[in-house]
Amino acid sequence: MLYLKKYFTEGLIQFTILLSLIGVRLDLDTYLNNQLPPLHEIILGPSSAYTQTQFHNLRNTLDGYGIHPKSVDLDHFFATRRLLNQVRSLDHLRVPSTELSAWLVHRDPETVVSATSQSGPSIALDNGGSLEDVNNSDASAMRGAGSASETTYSLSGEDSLGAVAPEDSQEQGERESSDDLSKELTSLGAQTSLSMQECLRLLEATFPFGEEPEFQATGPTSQLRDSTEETPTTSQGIALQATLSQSDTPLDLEQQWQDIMSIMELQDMEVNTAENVTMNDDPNNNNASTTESATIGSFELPQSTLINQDVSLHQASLPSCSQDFPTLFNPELDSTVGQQPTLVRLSSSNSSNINSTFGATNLTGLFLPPPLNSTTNLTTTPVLPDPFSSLLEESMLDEISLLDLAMEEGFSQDQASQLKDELDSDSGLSLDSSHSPASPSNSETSCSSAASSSSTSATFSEEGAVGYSTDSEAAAAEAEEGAVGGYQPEYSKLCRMSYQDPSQFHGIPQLENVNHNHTYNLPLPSSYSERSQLSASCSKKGRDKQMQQTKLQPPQDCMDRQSSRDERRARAMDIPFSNDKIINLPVEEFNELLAKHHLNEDQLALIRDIRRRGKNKMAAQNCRKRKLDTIMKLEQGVQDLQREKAHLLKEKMEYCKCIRQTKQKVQSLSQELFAQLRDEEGRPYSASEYFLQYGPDGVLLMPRNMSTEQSNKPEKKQKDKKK
DNA sequence: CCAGTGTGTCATAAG
DNA sequence: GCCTTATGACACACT
Repeated sequence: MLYLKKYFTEGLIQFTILLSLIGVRLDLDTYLNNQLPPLHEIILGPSSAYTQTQFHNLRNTLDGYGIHPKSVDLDHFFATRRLLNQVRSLDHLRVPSTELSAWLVHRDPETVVSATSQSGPSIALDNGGSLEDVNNSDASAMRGAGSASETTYSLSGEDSLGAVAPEDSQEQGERESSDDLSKELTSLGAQTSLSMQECLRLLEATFPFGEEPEFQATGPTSQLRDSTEETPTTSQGIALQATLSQSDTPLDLEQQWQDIMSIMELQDMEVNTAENVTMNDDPNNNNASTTESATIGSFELPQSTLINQDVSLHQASLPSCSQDFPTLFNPELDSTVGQQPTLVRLSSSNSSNINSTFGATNLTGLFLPPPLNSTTNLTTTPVLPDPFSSLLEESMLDEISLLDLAMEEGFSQDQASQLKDELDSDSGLSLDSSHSPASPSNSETSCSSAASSSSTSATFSEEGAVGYSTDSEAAAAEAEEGAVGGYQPEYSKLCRMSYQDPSQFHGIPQLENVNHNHTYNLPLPSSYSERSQLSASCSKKGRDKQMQQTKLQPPQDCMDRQSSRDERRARAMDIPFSNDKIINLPVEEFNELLAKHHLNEDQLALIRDIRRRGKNKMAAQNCRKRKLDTIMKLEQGVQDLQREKAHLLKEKMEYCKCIRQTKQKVQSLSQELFAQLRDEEGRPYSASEYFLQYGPDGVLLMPRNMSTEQSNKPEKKQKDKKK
């Protein structure tokens, strides 16, 4: 991390100097003399710009601590972890855990206001206000940058994005982060009223030439650096240096831009896992730096800038992009970074495209290059075909798909319903199953109501009272003792009574006072479902109907049929107590009960079987209820994870938007930088003839007619201002 | 008649 | 070793 942070630090220092120099070149005396913001904010910002994920919280709750190996929760745990992993794998999102706080540390609304109100190349990323303000500020910034461009850089499409969840605190935090960044950049640009010489001295003091350890790049980078070191006074370089002292600074600034861009892309890298690295399989993508440079090169100038009316930096940088662009980062970083330009590729040359893409529900257009509908592209594309087009487009697909997914799951207005649909389709489970009328969960609430009836004697109590306390059992047993011989007349009523109706439980003092055993939410009484089934069967077979028609009490055979087999057996064996007692009495009391009565072996065996089966029946009901509960919990977990996934995708979109805005500012500054370059005769360089190349030794003004191979050679026009 | 569901029961393992 | 609980498997009734 120190290694990475060093890159951040160095790059950001360069960024600071870069912006300062731009302020000098543009003579932005009107800039606010804001105090230089602490660099650690910039350093921490990109690396901490992502909202802290809540996965760790999920882990805390799901890591299985305290789950008994036999517990059904263990299944829940594993299933939930699996689902969580699946959800994680659905996206490449890897959200570092500390980013957001750093972004939220400093916010200076005044600075933001000033940044947006100031003209000039202030990198006003403020979107804390209305998005229209953002657009206005963007446009004003562009125009104020000395560019007469009519390109508005309209981001009106962000309205839709911003409107996704305007009340979202997270988004607010991100906006604040943008405010901070805006402030930082504005301050950086504003605090520089230094002269060019001062800036150069500052640069030299900060980065003694050839002493930048972060530039220990391999391959073309080192070659280029070495070559430039060895030939600082090549003919071209001398000529330009002698005449263009001011242009040197911007050239170097562009190299700083490159650093910044790399940092930003590294920020993207944090969002995306290395899985996307495999997308850099394009043959043109020799190394990550090529793609990285392609990002820079993808900046398209506004149609009417001060210097470049026809040529865009996009094409200008192409010759060096494919192979020769040195990288400031190590290959492994670059390999990941290289994919990022697709995510944040700017397309400012056509505001309508941006508008359309943002306004549309399809976000893919956001990162797709605009069609060749701008004159800049039309005039130069044939000359300088973009070698990264295919690469970018290919690598874009992944992000596009992700973004589409984000739109579907994170931004859709029907998100809730959609998530529900997905849940239903994915889980393959139905919550309805748990609401079955016959499910124990429902019956549990009325398990005792079966033993009571509004039309039934209050003293009646049939077996199936589960979990009754010993106190209530006494009364219940008393009633049951009599019920064994006398409950038959009431039985049909009991059978017809809906055991799901808890209201029937009220008003029965004996049953209201019973203490229920709520283990597993109080299973259905043992004979309850049987009774219900038997009642249904009896009714279904027309017996109830017959009884109602005949106004007769239920016949004995129906009653017997309603009774469970064990009940019938108990009656057949003349068992002197109820099955309820047999089943639910504690073992001591049960043994006492058996001791009180002189029972033969058959009776004792039957009683023990009744007890065993009765307990097992309740256990089975509990077990099934737990299964249902587990399924419900899993479904809820899936819903939660889907919500979290949508939230994370939305977060990702927000950060992409922020990065895109920042890159847009970078683009404008690059344009300004190029516009400020003057040759020995004081004329601006034509973008059709020159382009800016970023290298470890600074920004180089390269002639376009130079081949890619030549760009690596030390003979290239060295516009690097001496550090 | 068949499939799905709910329930009871048995066997078994584990506490 | 007994009792209780949990659970898979099976059968049966019912829709």
